[in-house]
Amino acid sequence: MSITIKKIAELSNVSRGTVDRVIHNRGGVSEENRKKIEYIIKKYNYKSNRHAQGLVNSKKTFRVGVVINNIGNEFFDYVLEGLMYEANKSSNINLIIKNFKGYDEEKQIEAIDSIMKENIQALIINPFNTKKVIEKLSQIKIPIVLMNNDIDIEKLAFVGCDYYNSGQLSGDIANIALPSGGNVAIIVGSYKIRGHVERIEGFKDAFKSKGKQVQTFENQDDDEQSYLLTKDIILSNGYDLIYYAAAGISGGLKAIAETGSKIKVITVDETKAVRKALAEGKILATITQQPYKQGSRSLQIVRDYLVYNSKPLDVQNMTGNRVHLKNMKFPVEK
Amino acid sequence: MSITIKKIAELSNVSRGTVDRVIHNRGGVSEENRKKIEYIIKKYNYKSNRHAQGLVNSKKTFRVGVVINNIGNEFFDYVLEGLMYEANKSSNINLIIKNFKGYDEEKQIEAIDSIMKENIQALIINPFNTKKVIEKLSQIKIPIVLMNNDIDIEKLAFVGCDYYNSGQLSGDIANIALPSGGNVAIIVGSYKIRGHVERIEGFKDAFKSKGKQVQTFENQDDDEQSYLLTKDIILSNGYDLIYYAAAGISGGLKAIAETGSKIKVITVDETKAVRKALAEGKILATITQQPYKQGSRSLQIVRDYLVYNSKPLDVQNMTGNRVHLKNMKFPVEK
DNA sequence: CTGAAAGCGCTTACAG
DNA sequence: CTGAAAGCGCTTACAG
Repeated sequence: MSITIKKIAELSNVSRGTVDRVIHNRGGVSEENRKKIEYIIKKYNYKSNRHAQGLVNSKKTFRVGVVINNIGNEFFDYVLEGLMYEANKSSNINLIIKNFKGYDEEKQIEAIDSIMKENIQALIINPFNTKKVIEKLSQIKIPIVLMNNDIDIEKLAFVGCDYYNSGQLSGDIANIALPSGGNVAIIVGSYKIRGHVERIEGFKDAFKSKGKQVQTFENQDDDEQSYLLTKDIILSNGYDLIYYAAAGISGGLKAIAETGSKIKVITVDETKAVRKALAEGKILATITQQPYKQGSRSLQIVRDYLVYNSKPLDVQNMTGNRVHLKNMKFPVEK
Repeated sequence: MSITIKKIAELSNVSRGTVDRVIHNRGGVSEENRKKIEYIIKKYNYKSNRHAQGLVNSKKTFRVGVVINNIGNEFFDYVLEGLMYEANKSSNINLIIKNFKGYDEEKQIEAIDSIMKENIQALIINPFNTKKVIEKLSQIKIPIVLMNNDIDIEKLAFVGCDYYNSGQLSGDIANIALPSGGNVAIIVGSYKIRGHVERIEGFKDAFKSKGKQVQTFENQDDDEQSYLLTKDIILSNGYDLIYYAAAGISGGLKAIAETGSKIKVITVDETKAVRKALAEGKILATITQQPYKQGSRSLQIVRDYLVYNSKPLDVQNMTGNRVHLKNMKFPVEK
């Protein structure tokens, strides 16, 4: 049981209001009193009572902005679902959502501008890693939580996965599937995207090709390009396994189905198409990154900050990489 | 924002105390008032405010009993660790722990008898599935949470994994490792233990032997027996893979190391020995069941009941089965 | 069987 | 710059 504000007030011969002012840096406290109170707080290791704060704040209303490009993107639909599920637990948290389709930086800038007019107290965003977005977000004074993609700005937290480790796990599966090594094709969206490159590195570090080749390709996250690329790879007849380390998986699966190839496949994430292919035995395994939890955890962090006045222990909040196999049971973790 | 007790009191023309009596079935309320109040509660879908209850209860102290056979059993050490971690979050929850070694039912009965004298308000236990234990636990009036092993008694909750699915996932890995099928030896502790049999069934249902054999063996959860059994299996030269579906894994690994066999291995759970063998490439994969979370979740359920007066949505609380590979990152989920 | 009052640990106006 | 009082939604004695 920690010390209380009342007790601190008594020990420092001031009122509870003054203690409250010091604790929350509200200003308007004499230098002398501030020092005295801060001393007591430290000495007795004061921790505010979560229940008391929650009770007081239960009549307030908090507006939280969300900028997310989930339209036409199943992965981010799950992220948003987790976010909304968690928000619904608190009747006093209102979500203001600006969503759009694709990776056009102008659209994201527009969404940010528009949401900042909504009088929100915190922003949750899946940010694009461009100069303009970084500049824009750096201007913002309210706390920001970055989801899925980390960029170099000041933030309350980042919530996302370890891409390198995701790649390693794919390499582990490849080792089980190809004990004598093999030729592997890795397909990512673009070498410009950090997460994609990290997955390639992780795979290469973990996989033992035993003298054979690991080749990498780009499909621009596009199903059509992925389809054509996969056909080439299969027709070349030189590969034992394809690792799809980003989007464009259904395009690739289509090519495999059409050619009737029995090539081994490892993927990332878990869209409906992936789940179906996994169930049919067309994919060995897929490495997922808890999308649902990326959303729910982000909102938890914002709530802890707004309602309970507490920051996450670490700015980096990693979601786990999960190996999903044919018989993996759901539902997903929230 | 739900309706409050104050509001219910106004609407039913009684005091808040009387509403409280009805909500908590404390008795001593006239039939008429009870009905009126219950009607209002239902009509406005009253939900108690967690913060208010927590605040009131923050001065109370709760004693929670734990009976666990973690001595000399690394798996249950993790379970207990999760339990204690979660308990430490609440300064008003005290854990009374009775732990012992092994699976002797007399020792468990003794631990239960002794802990029931400790004036505890809830019991968390990993129960043995024997007649005597069932009888003993059936007498107990305080809420009980069963961890890891479910038995047929009235309980607040069961927290544990889906053993059948764990077996299925092992079968999935075996399919990746043995694409042309193979002869598999499954070693469990005893066919009398439900979880062991369920893992066998799950494996058999998922694995495609393609005409080859799946044989099962018992090692009585004993490393020495496991060692001898494994030697026999290896020397018989007829097997492609061993699936250790229970304890006795280090004994088995020792036999494999001594014979220098390259046989493929799948295990369950993650003791230090397993982690080491996984890192060295001697085990393909191990299927874990979130032991840490089995402990923390059990305590959460007890706390929700004692402090917040709320029961889990479902008596069955399943922890997830995780596929851990060579490069799986830690720490474990709490 | 019932109600009025005090209190849990905070924050929020308000008055000075 | 400071304090006294009220209130958040509950539960707990206590009095009748």
